[in-house]
Amino acid sequence: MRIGTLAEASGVSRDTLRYYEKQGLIRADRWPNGYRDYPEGMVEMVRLIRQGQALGFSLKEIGALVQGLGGGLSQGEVETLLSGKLAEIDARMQELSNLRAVVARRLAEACPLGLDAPGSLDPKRVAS
Amino acid sequence: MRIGTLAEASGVSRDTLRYYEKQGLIRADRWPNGYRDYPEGMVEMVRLIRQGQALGFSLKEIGALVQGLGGGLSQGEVETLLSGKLAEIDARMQELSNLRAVVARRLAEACPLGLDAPGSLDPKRVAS
DNA sequence: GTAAACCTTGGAGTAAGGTCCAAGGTCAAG
DNA sequence: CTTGACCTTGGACCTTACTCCAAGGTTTAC
Repeated sequence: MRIGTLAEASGVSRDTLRYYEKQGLIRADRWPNGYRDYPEGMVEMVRLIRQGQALGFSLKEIGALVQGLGGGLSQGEVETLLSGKLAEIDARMQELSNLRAVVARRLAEACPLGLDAPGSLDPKRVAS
Repeated sequence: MRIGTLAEASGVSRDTLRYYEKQGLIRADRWPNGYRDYPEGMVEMVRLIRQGQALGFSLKEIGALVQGLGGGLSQGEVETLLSGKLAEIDARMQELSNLRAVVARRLAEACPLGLDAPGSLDPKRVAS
């Protein structure tokens, strides 16, 4: 699979794919002519990267997870990284749930998130 | 409340607060000497901004919500904005839940998120 | 009254994550 | 054998969200 095909299939630009490679997030085999050759699974890989980004993880963080053992980390290090990331995800979901409550309450009141209602911004008062 | 006090109370730098003001996210009264004067509630306001950012929303998006009616939007526009944001939050929570499943599965297998296990990156195969 | 600790503005610099462009090589179709 | 659609590299440029600095005004403490 050449870079244009992967770009179309995964929805990111060629330039971005080359950028990810330079940052060490993905890698590609090469044809004798120098063209990059990606395996099928790379489409899902790239989607996972985008998903992680959309959720607030940096390329560096994603790269550390993605490279894992291949990137010179020991089994134990990878486990630590993964369970740490799991805890982060759980914390993020909790925060998102709190934020949802704040926004939902504001929507119920049909007013913005400004300072007009003192104390109303405190998640403790609205979270489940 | 002067800028230094707010900075300390909210955990962001003075420079960042002045930047948020320039971007229209927050506003401040002024003392006759030109010093900024913030109300108490601004601490929670700034925390909300940081929380939104940590969850992947841009300052521009947060600003649109935060300004709301004060920023010249109608009641209806604010409601649209808020319910749209609510849907986004829900989608984000769903994605986060999928990502959690991928990471949890990888942790159970004690291996990284690479391409070594074909098909294993597809959330459909691991999500609840 | 002067030093320290605040505050002001404007503008430059930084890091992350791309995005665009120029110059040139490759390859299939007509 | 040229045209057009691919691909390569290197480097410049862009946006977002800060961060730092210089030059200067204000306030508090001794």
